[in-house]
Amino acid sequence: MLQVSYIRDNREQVLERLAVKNFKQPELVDEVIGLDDKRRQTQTQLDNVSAQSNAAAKQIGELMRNGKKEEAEAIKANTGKWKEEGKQLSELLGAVEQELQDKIVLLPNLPHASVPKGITPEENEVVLEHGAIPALPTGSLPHWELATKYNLIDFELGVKITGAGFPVYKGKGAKLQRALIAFFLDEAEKAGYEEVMLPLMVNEASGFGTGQLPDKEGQMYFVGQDNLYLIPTAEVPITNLYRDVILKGDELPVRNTGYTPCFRREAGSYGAHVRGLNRLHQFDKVELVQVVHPDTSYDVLEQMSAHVQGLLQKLGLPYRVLRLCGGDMSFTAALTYDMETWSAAQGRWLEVSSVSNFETFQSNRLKLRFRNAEGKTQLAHTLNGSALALPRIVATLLENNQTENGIKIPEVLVPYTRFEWID
RNA sequence: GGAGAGGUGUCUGAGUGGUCGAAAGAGCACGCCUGGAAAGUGUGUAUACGCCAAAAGUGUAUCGAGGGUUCGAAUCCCUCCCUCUCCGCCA
Repeated sequence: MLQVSYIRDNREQVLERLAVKNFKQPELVDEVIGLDDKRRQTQTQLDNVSAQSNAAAKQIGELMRNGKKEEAEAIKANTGKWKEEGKQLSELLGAVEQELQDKIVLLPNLPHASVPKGITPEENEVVLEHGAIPALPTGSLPHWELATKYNLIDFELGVKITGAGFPVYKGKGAKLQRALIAFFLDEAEKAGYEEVMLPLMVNEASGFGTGQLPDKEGQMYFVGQDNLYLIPTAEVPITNLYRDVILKGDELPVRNTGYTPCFRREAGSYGAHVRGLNRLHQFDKVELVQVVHPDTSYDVLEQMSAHVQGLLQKLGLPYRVLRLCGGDMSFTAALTYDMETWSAAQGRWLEVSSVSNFETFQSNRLKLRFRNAEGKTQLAHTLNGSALALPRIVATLLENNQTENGIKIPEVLVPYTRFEWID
């Protein structure tokens, strides 16, 4: 959520930045400013009325204590008017605040100056490519066929017990999942992140805090009986650990990592591009979250990007890094790097990580602040990134490393899998 | 799920209708004291929004959340959330 005071003071710039994100309702900016004017005006009026009646109440109290009942009664006669006025003003204020809130949450975050203008994924900027694209021998298979051939994943069993998009991992397939999770968590710990293990369901306030609600309501599974949402990413519970928190200056930066399953309804996704592990309703992911001083957030973003790239390099996967264009970026991000690995058998890039700086967009909703050098409270910057999402990593590992003798496990994973080949 | 108790500031904890943003203590910050430290001592120590060009200042709101009663609510009433104890159930 953008800060009203910022919008008020930087109207032109806000409109300019929103245009980069291809935002379709620029008129909301002026509506927000108008509502804020009205809000402030109404609050001033209400405060004045309250001050009057507070003073009168105090006076009545004193008179009563001194036994001057008649004089107290005389003042009481005036209070009805203020009460009525106050009631009306506070109802008006409530309505204006609600309307302001309803509009301001529709404004996406402002993109960073380096974000390219653009609408479609084709307009994303390729920052770098790393690693040679492997040439597979003829007869090589896509991962869903390899998964069946080596008895690693059973998609039909998942359909039977739950539904499409809920695969069952078996044998070395299951062990590979566990190995990747442990490897990613260990790497994060080495990089200074503290591990957390989290609830997989969150309440409405948490969904709002990180920006999933109200605009992406339909993408989360909802447990209506208890009003809880299944998390679409560990970002939600981790970042919400710091909701309504004022950190001491020396507590920054906060670095957390967590493994969780992620649940996504993915309504409206069908067809060949969601085949196999490409798009699932439940998948595993290790997430990184940082809460940092605003001055350092873009340096930290580069560090997180480097960390993710390091993982891909250790796994020996060819990848590229994209700087997302305005139109392809999420609602909440100011700058996002996507990491994609090359899926050799499918012949296309698969997104395996997304690293973003949200600046104060989340912290404003979360009321996540720190005490700055002047001793005043200030909104912190939040960042997060996947490091990494498992299914597409598994897909490319299986496809890219297939040989006539089986699938070779990357060396860094062998201590975790305790087998070198899937055969 | 049933019965009971309770939710006050960073913490402990007072406060059952008015002078309460809230006693007292601890903690923390700064100062004095000291060769240095401890002890002692003094001062300060919530957040948000508004008014003001800004600072100073000042107004309003906040004692789990929301509503109600009242001239006036931390205090009374209602609803919800949470914690604890006992019972039930249970990995």
